[in-house]
Amino acid sequence: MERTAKHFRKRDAILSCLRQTTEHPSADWVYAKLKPEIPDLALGTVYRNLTLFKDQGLIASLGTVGGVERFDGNVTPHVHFICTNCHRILDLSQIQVPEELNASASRASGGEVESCQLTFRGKCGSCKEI
Amino acid sequence: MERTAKHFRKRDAILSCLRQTTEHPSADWVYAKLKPEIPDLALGTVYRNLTLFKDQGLIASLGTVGGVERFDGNVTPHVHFICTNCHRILDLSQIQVPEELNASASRASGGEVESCQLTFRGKCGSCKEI
DNA sequence: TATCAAAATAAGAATAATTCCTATTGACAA
DNA sequence: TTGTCAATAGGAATTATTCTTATTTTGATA
Repeated sequence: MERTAKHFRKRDAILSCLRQTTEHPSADWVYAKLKPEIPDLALGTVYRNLTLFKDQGLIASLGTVGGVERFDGNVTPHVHFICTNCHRILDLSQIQVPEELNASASRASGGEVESCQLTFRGKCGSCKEI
Repeated sequence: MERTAKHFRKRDAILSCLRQTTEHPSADWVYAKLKPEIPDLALGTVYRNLTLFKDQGLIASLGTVGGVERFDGNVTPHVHFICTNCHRILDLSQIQVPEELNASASRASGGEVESCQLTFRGKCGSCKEI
């Protein structure tokens, strides 16, 4: 079947939403964001499509933060900072994970490394002052 | 109040359980493990104490894997490998995260880095053959 | 045009992990 | 013994997520 704007309107909206923000959103955040412009959007649709995109490698999961799964529309490998207080997630694009670590990890684990995630946690700029 | 063996029997058992295994268990795993020797142990007690230990820094959370939170009784910083297939978690104690990254992360984030987590994902030795 | 099949979806039920609430128990001190 | 306070059991409640079913949308075809 041909991809038609209207037919895939919701699916595309969900993907665009993720790609346009730097918020590292949850399913619920995406739902709340899109609901005003797409009033008949269902939360289940957001979940279903996020899972779909994840399986296709179009988006990445950052794991759950404060009990809620967070996603990233930016699939190029990069480092994150997660605020343990307000749960904000920042990209630390300046920091690189040394490339050779992947090979060491494969060797050390006896398995096959497919991805690598470096995450710092602490209080963000706003929260550390409180 | 003084720590009494019997009074804190369950609490201590939960902590020991975590410290004695390299399984990086879930709350449910700990519960199932201890239930035979402590028949009147409740799952809620396991959750409550794990949260308590986590807040005290006695154990660490590795985040959720396959929808379930996993814990680590070894709080010395080390690297993990998580099998995306069987959800096994391995320690890669050989690999070190360069110490100076913490400072860079503080600088880059504008916040206060408290911990750092490096995780590799892929198929473990057993699962990659299937 | 009328009909068809397949993909996408809505709505809400179901599930599963986790937290919360209340009554009970164990330990110690007065 | 009694008071009280921490620790706990048990189960209810909550919450995020997944599943099910019926409906809608679409393009294709008769």
